[in-house]
Amino acid sequence: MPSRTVEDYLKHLYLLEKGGQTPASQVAMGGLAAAVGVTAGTATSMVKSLSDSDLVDYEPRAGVRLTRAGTKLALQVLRRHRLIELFLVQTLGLDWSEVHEEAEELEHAISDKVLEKIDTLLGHPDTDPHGDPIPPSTGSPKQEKLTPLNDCAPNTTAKVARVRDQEPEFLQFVDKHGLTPGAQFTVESHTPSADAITVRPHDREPVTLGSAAAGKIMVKVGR
Amino acid sequence: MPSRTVEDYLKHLYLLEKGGQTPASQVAMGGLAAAVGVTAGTATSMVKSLSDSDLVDYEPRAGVRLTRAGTKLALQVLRRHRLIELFLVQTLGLDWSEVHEEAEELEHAISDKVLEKIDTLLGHPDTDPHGDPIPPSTGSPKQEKLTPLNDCAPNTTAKVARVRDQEPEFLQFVDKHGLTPGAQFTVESHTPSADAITVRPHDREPVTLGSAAAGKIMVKVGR
DNA sequence: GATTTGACTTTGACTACTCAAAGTATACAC
DNA sequence: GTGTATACTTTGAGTAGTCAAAGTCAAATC
Ligand SMILES: [Mn+2]
Ligand SMILES: [Mn+2]
Ligand SMILES: [Mn+2]
Ligand SMILES: [Mn+2]
Repeated sequence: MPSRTVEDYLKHLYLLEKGGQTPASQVAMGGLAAAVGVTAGTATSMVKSLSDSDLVDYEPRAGVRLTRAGTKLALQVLRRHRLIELFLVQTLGLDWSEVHEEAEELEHAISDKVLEKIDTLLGHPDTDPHGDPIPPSTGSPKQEKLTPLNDCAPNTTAKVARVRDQEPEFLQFVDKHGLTPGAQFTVESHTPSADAITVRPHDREPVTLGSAAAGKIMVKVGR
Repeated sequence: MPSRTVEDYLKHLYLLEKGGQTPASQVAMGGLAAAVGVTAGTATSMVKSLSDSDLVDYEPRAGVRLTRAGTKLALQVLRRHRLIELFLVQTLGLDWSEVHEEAEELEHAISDKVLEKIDTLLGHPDTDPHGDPIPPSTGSPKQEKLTPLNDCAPNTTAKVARVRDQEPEFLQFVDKHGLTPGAQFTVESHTPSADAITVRPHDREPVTLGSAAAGKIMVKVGR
């Protein structure tokens, strides 16, 4: 049974591999250390031991990559994390801005049996409250092609699909302006030189976002 | 924040203090070590460090006792444990024989916020699936005076209040014969010399128990 | 009162994880 | 090409928790 620590390293490694939109061959130690919240030296020694367990491939000074076994474990942790998040929102009524932190602990404590009960209770959902895909119990999650809100032209009508940031303040802002996953909206204006995009959710007042914020909102263009 | 390990030591210490029906002044190291599942030497060194943190009073070779601060923490862990057990049975539909083990992990992972959501969802219950009292968020649980099934005379009518054993096999047996907390029954016969007691639950076939088993079932006499 | 026994404590060693600080390799600049 | 910055690795040390085995105390037995 992998420790809590190992599970977190693998999960963050997976997210970093996918995060860089390119095929993302190798992950740099620095990035991993920052993601897990340890010093670079700590990450180096942990990665060496993950490598000894064949959970990652490690080339000193080049980078780390999950093996097939490591990826499988990472996906199991991610599945637990995201199902728990949805459960906390749906069943216990927590706010979507606070469930990430809760799930960070619970993802290591829950058994397969409880997880499958939750999955059934929620009706086998395939995305979490932030629009992130919930990996199936075996295999990989399907990655939908999404557009950053950034790249939308004026008059486009689209639907929010995914919000790629766990900061409570950002999530609360998004919620307040009705841009949670599923929300439909129309782009009113887009001024790249002013770094601003204005959108009108179908049942709210228009809101203007800078590109840093707009880049975190992934949308699906269409009716 | 106390570690998972510290929480478990304190919780078991509390249960051992109350477990011995006498005022149970001091707990012996051996008993604590067995309860927590470590060697005696490990328990000794842990108890010394708990003593340094003023969570227990420790007299070498005499025994250990929780301080007020230690008792408070132990009760918080116990509250989490028992609310989680009830939640798992009530909301997720797990069997009462398997929730103890699950709660053993979850009791260390759940936040106060989630705990209070669960408490509210369940309607502020005061006993868990096994009939064990759920400590209130502050203060001590009220101890009801209960009789071991052992001590019931023939023709007594009583109600099961609490089942004091977490063994899945025993719990499944109890459930199968309809002796879960809340169940009414009548004592058909009691033969101390044969070490046996026969009871008839009001909606089941009679069942005969040895005194070891009957001693674990606590009842409330009367209709 | 001396001896045996069982419970307890101490010691030494190990695993897992962590950091600060010192050392090294690589890439980028000039 | 030499120099320097940056990222990375290594080293040394510390905390938390654990066990096996050796040592000690005290109560029970004789
Ligand atoms: Mn985590
Ligand atoms: Mn999420
Ligand atoms: Mn526990
Ligand atoms: Mn219980």
